[in-house]
Amino acid sequence: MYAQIIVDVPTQQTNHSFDYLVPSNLENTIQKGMRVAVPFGRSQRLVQGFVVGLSAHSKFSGQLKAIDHLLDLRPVLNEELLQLSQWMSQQTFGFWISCMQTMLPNVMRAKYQKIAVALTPQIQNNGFFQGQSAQVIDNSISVNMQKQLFNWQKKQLIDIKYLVKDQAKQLKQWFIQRQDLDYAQILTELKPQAKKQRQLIQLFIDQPNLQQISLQQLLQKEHFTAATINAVVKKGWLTKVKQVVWRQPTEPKITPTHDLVLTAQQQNAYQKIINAQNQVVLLQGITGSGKTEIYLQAIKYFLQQKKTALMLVPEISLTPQMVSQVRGRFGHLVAVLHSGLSSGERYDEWRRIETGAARVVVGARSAVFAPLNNLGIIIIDEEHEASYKQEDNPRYHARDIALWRGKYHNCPVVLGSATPSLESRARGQKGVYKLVHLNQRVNQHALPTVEVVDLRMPANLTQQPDLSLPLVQALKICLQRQEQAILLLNRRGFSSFLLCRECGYVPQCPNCDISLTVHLQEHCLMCHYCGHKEAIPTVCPQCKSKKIRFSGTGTQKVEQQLQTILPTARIIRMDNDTTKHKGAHQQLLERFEQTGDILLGTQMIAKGLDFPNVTLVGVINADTGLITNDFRSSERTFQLLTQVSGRAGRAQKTGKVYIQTYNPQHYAIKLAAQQDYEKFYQQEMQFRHQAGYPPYYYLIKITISHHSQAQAFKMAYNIAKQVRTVLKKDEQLLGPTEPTIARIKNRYYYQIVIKYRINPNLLKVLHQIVNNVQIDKKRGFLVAVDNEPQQME
DNA sequence: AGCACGCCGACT
DNA sequence: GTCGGCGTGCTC
Repeated sequence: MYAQIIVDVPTQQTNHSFDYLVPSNLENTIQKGMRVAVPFGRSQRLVQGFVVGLSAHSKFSGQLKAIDHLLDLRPVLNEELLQLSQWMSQQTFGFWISCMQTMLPNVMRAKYQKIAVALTPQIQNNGFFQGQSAQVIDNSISVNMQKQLFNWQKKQLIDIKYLVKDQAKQLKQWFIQRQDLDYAQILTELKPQAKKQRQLIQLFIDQPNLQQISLQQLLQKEHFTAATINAVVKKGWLTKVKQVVWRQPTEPKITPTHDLVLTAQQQNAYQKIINAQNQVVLLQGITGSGKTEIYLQAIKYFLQQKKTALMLVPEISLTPQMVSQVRGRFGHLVAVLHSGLSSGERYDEWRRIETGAARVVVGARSAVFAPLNNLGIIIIDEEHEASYKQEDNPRYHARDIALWRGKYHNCPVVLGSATPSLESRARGQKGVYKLVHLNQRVNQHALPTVEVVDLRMPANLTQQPDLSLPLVQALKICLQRQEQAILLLNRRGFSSFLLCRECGYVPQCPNCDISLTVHLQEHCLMCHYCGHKEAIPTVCPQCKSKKIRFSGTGTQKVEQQLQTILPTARIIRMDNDTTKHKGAHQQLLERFEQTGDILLGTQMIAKGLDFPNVTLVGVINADTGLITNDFRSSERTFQLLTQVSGRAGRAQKTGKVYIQTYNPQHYAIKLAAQQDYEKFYQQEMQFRHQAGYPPYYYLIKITISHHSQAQAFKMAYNIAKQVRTVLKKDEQLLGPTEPTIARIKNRYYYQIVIKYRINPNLLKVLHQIVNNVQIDKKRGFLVAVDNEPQQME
């Protein structure tokens, strides 16, 4: 018997299966999808691998090696996920092994250990072994020692062993179990002075359904001592067993919640979803239209059909409130996968899903790989969110993965959003997806009124550079009424840097083509890309002027301005600085809800927050996102503004929104203010059509870099030439061009953008290019292919 | 990724 | 002559 194995060596040359002999004692246990340890390479080093096939023959003509041992008792990747991983590797131009590993909890990634075993007593007494028969060889060992070990190995004084360590550890705890005995009878047998033992037996009599109880609970909550318990166990009345327990990451304080009554519109959407069969449903619903309730009831429907459900939400929306809402409906059937879990917790949740204990999975991007069987429905909330695309390898889009899985399971996929991505909406228009609208708010409240404030008009200005008069007046009224406000500072493509007012000099990073940003807390200038730090100069290094000052806008600066103009306001600032600590995000929100007046923050406050007392929303700088040269910048701005506007007036009180901008005439801003998605969609589609962007064309971005600018350009030029040979008439290749930041960590970057329709030849050539990259890598080139890039800069 | 092989310069 | 530097190529 032979096995086809994908080994854990993520390179282009090893991106295919290798044949191995299956030892006869493993023939009955080995299965596709299991992890194994196999010898790989000239030395005896062991690496982790995945079994992707089993066969009676091997086409390999060389000397075959045998599998060393299995790492799993059962497959960790089922047939579906194996197929998906292969498709994903094609789709993302990533290594198959990397795709398989991103599907699994991190702990399943093998750790490798090299161990030196002393073969003679003399060696063992050497300083390195310190009397031990074996020592771990790791990176801390000096070069000289490495040479020494090499020599010893040659002289056969030591042996080098390779270990593949599985990090996946299950948490086990002791339990005390009931026996099939007559405990009332036992009680009479017990000596009267054995008071504690009596109590323990009584516990099992009082609770006839109690099969077992954890040792920990007996000791801590019931206040028994180990001696008592051991005595009873010794008599054989109870048994002590060690069992696997799931680490419960958030203790399941489940408060049951009940289905809400659906409005006619919600009911209609619900019916369309549960009858969708294998279709994709685009649920386009304004904020407050009750999408979540529809999701929950749809999930309930499919659970009743003995199926499972997967719901993806952006990481930022995965708040305790949202989780408890889902847990309230489905209790312990829910598994939650979010970034806050430790790797052990994540593994336990994964196991609960895999064993079928959890049948509803809620999670961010990577939860799309949850090993659910018999999927009944997949939901992607806020489907337009860019965070569904992973920005490093493998560069997958969770939406694409979900669509693939939906097809595999023949189940509906629901894409939900108030502002669908143009790609999805266009498919809805064409009937590829079933388009369902929700244009009424559940509570019938009016949408907030939106006012665009033109920052170019002198009449609108105040003493504070970032706060306009209309906004300040509205804030004052809001505070007077003891209502709350949310202020958004759009940080896309924006940062605070140092500027010399005399000569215009801006300090630059010596390694990257980018301005250094000011970090007030650390009191230094820093580069966001390479981490370079330097002191803040007091005189301009170029013209020696002392007029070198901050420029740009940061949350801290706006906070100061607010404090000056509204001295009594209690301001909660939320940005990367103040939310660094774990749980800080949640704490700040709670503080705002209880005692805050103004919540000032970056993008992170735009989503999902629902505070009934917020009646005012202000956008400090609506247009920073429009300055970038990304073709999606209008779409992103429109989505952000619409989203943040939705934060105002969620309850009884009507909301008001102020958008400060230098481009009041820009359609993304104008239409966001009018809350007119349809018009925006029409206009943006026109632009995409003219410029040849998605959804009219597919996009691929190739990034090439090298320490030498000339080399980088040459390689980019060659790749462009290769690609051009297979492009059809209406397809385009842009570049090679320098990206916005042409140099990062002293590497020069060039990028090529390809606009194509359906072109198998192109994909073939791209795979070829990727195949050759390995050779170029040795000469210092880095080439990355990004299918459907989300970031164009 | 690791590791061996191989082909060059600077040493016992 | 040999040790060891790194460039090149292979791994079932």
